[in-house]
Amino acid sequence: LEIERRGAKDGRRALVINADSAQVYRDLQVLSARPSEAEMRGIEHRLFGTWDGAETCSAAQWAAAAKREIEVAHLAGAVPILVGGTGLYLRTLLDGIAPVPPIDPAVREAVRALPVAEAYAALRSEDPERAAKLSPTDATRVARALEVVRSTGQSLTHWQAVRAGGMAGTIDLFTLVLLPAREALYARCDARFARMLEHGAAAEVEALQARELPPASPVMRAIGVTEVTAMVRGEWSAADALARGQQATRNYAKRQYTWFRRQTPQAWPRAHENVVLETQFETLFRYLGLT
RNA sequence: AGGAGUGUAGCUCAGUUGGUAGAGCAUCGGUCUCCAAAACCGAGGGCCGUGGGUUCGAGUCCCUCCACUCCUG
Repeated sequence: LEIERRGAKDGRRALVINADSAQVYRDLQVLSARPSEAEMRGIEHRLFGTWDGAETCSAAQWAAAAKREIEVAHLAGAVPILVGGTGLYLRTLLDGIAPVPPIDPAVREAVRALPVAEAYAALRSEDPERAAKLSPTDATRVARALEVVRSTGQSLTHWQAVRAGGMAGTIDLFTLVLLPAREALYARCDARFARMLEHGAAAEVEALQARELPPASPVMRAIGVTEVTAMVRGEWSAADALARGQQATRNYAKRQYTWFRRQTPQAWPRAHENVVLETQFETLFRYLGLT
């Protein structure tokens, strides 16, 4: 809020770029807690609701789009502020990722149709080195390794020798990792999901279900889709849907917390208390000429 | 009041013919190279409602009491 008012005075503009893998989808307004027009307060927001739910936004796709937005912002003399909770997306943007060529859709479909056990068995014969590094039950990574070796003829390990596309070296980066007290974090998770149910989650999910998208697609896996769908269909009571949606939100927050605490560079400052936030941002924005 | 049943981990429950307790979920910790709001790994945690009895030994058998549930009145 302060950004807008004071930014105008100083002639520097800030804009917000989404770095959250669920908020990129148009279909998920309520369920991804995407900021409303009112909340944006006239500040430009990018990559929110940009992808259609029928599409799949990958980390590399997002990073490429974010990179463009950042470059455009810089040309306009604006300061981009990346906000969001998908660590892999941010890492890909900054450090790049293995330059694996696009996977043959037919190969991808075939691999993902396999039960984990079978996919792992196949991987053990087609890329034993990779298989040895993975848990036989890790469906996501086993499928990824298998589709890569089948589609490109090279092991994922081969491609991962290089990381391409990172822009960390080309920008001045100011970071802040939020690690709020657990109890307060969970209380916010609970309030967040309750708010979704009160603000149109049911209607949004019904519209989403009407599209009959593949159950495994990212939008269909968003937290709350399962819970609200069951509620709308009368399979779960509203109270059950609420409790389970809140639980799923808390579980996710825990994973996210661990990711940011452990996977980000130690040099990135951490904000452990909410109280510090305003001060941290204020200092940063002032430094950037935004306040 | 009478009858039946249940009381085991934070929650829901398993516990074989008596041999000092397990699972799922939760919690906590961790992994993370293109669907990551995904996928996966690990750990801690229980005077088995109470008191007594039988027994070498009781979550498991017997009795007392307490709590809760259902049925009958």
